[in-house]
Amino acid sequence: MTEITPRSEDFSKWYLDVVKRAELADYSPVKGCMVIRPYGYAIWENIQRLLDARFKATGHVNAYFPLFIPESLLMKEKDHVEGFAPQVAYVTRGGDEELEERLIVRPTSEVIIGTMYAKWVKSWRDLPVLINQWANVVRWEKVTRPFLRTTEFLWQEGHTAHETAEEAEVETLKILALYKEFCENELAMPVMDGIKSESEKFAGASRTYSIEALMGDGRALQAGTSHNLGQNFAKAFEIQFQGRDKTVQHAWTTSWGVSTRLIGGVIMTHGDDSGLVLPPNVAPHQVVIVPIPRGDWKTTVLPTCEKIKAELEAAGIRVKLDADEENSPGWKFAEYEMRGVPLRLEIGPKDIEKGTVFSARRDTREKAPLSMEGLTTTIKELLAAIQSNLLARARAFREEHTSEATTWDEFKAAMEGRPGFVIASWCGSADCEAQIKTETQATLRNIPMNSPKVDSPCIKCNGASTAKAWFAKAY
RNA sequence: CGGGGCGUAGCGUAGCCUGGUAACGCACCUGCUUUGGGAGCAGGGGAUCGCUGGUUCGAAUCCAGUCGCCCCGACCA
Repeated sequence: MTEITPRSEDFSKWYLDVVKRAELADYSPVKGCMVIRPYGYAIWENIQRLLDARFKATGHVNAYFPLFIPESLLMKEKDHVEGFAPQVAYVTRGGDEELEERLIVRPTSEVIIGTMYAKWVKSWRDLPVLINQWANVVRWEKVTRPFLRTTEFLWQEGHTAHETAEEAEVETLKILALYKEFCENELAMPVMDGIKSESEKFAGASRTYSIEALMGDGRALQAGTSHNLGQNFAKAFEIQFQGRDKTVQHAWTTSWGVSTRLIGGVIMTHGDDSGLVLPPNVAPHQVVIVPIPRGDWKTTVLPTCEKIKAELEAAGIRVKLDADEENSPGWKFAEYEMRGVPLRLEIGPKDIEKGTVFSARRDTREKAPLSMEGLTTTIKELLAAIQSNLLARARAFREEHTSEATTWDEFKAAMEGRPGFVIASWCGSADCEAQIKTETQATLRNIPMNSPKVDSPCIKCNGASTAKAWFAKAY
């Protein structure tokens, strides 16, 4: 009945089954474009709310820039064009008129935002500009998967402009740290923060930092990026200001984003053979109440259910009361487990007599009666316990699936199958990086922020190493 | 863009090899009995078999073309 392929049998199929059965998303008639269904969108709304509060708390404001961008703007930054042109969708007609200049549908907004910043920034007093936008973008992908890679996707993109290189770097790292904290505390998804190699950095950036998560099948997922764009875009778009020293200077800009891909990350970090397992902080319903319909339950049981629901909601807890008579309690148990609801409360005549409710945790599947006395407090504690247990579990999984290799043979052996992260010394050359990819399918995910001192030669060429990098097969 | 697979009721499939006018499970509708781990019985509605053309007395089935989707690779949040 569940129709969910076991994770161990075929992880990819399991993932697609969960997305579909839990009604997170569905395929649309447009190739590569998915419909985010209400249950999936509710997760996104929680992600938005929690992230947006963090952006505001760090001084950012929201704005909205247009979907369409004149093609000529894309052409202004050389590396940026090369990186994005192959994935761009074009608009050539409006109604029955052929357009004089083609428009691109934004794959990202650096160029349109850079153009506007050039108008707005005149003086050092105009800086910094700290703007974020919540938007959709389009990238013509050859291969798509729900949430992980779709032709159109939702994200936030922050774009900032600063007076100095130092300030831009501080901003870039501040956001990286913000993302990491968000992923770990809200999504219970541990991430490794670090810097990308030259070949993996954002098209047009001076430096790209990323957070990398490890999925349940041992593959890495880039969960967010923060780019220090240096003066590259400021020069291409003439974002100039007169400085404190009266000279005219180019601004220093950054951009950073996370997308609906995070939902895919949550699914693949916590899910199990029964379906989704959602961290309470982003779960659309943190608690589901299932009344047990016995005898005259509508007068004996239901009022208590409604009272508890009201009390929990008053305490800020998201509650679903499923008093639908069509489905049996057993059906509901299975259904809400499949949908990943963190905590289930069963309330029947026996519970009413005893002054208890029967609880079942999704993460550990532990079941226990809870006293109605102080129930709201108990449930708050339980949700917090589930949230931290999920993070601890995911951390333990990552540690079990992270190894260090000191020789090429060791590295290759470690990359067999679906291993997780492999830490190895690297000389910094793009050649070695490319060879590693060709021979093992593993890519350099990033070089962690607190990377230890290098004491061993490059895993590939045995030359002098510059850093210890984290490698993995990635999504 | 290479390799593979699939289009039959809302969903998942069988039937196709060996042509004879579409079947099963789930879902849905009605009624009754049920309900503490995906309820049971009875009755019922719903598909011109992706599309186009061809072969044939006759095509879901054979042939050709075409469109679309999924999976695995190379490229990417």
